[in-house]
Amino acid sequence: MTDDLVLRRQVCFALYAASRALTDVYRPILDEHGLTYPQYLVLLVLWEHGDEAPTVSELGVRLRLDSGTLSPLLKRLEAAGLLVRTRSAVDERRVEVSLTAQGRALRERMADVPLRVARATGLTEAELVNLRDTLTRVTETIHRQKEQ
Amino acid sequence: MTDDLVLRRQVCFALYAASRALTDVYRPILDEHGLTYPQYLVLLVLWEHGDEAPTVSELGVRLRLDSGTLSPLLKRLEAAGLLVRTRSAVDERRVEVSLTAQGRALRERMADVPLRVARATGLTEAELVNLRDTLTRVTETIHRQKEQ
DNA sequence: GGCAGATAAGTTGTACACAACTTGATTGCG
DNA sequence: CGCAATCAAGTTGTGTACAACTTATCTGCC
Repeated sequence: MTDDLVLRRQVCFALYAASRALTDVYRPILDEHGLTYPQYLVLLVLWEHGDEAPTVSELGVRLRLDSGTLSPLLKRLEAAGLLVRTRSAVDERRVEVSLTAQGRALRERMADVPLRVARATGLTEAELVNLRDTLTRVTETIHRQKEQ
Repeated sequence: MTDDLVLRRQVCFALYAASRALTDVYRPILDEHGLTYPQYLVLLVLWEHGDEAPTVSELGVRLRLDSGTLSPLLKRLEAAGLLVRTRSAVDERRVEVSLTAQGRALRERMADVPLRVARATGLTEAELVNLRDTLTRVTETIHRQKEQ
């Protein structure tokens, strides 16, 4: 029974350690562009959205982050000149987030980031796909159970 | 090429999201004992060590956390009465961390935590073992490359 | 039309992470 | 021996995360 409490047996620790290790790989790469890892994730969503200008909430659903995290983070990205926050004319509670030209241009300059990071994991393409799918399944199972 | 920048394709995001989702599962369970997730990890190491009283650095190696994170965290666990920090008599730079009776007793009361959490992931035993080993491999590959 | 309840974003407070720095102790080398 | 380099822990500053709360707006229902 007590063996279950040994650190290296715990999936949770493996997940926690791997997540931080991978962030360590991103840090110097993103630092070249003055970005943190969550800031990069926000840009990924915006690049994907094209001209749609999602609201803060919509970003939150995609990234599973709340306004308490996103508000200051977006403020910093706005200060860096990468995006603009605009109150919606239709619903003044909403704030729409849109890329600036500078923010859009950054996409091309960071196109090689995923490959550089994937390489640092030391896993094959197939292993990466498998790992990603397992992780996505874990995340979705947890969130499904929480909604019940 | 640009498809690589789509959020759901990225292992990094899957890892980041899964790590936070799993922490969400721990939160209410650990909250019953007044602990946070990193605090629980520290206790796991101490329970494992028995009477050895590791130093702050040794805890850091196991958990891959530095003194900047551990110092305040350990101070909080000491304030909660779960452990004691003592300057080493042999080398006064070192601080040895040892459990109190209360800290040791907590182990029994939290023995069911891993099973409750594992269940929440919705994965089978075999899948969990496989996931853990893949993640451990990722973490180790990254750290090995960093040392070169 | 008017207001109770819901909703969106932001703020506040606590707790990690981590880089960079400080302080005090120890070690090794000339 | 003496002291420069190293090392351990702690501190400071920045940036997430997240709970709890505030403020402003909107929606539905009467």
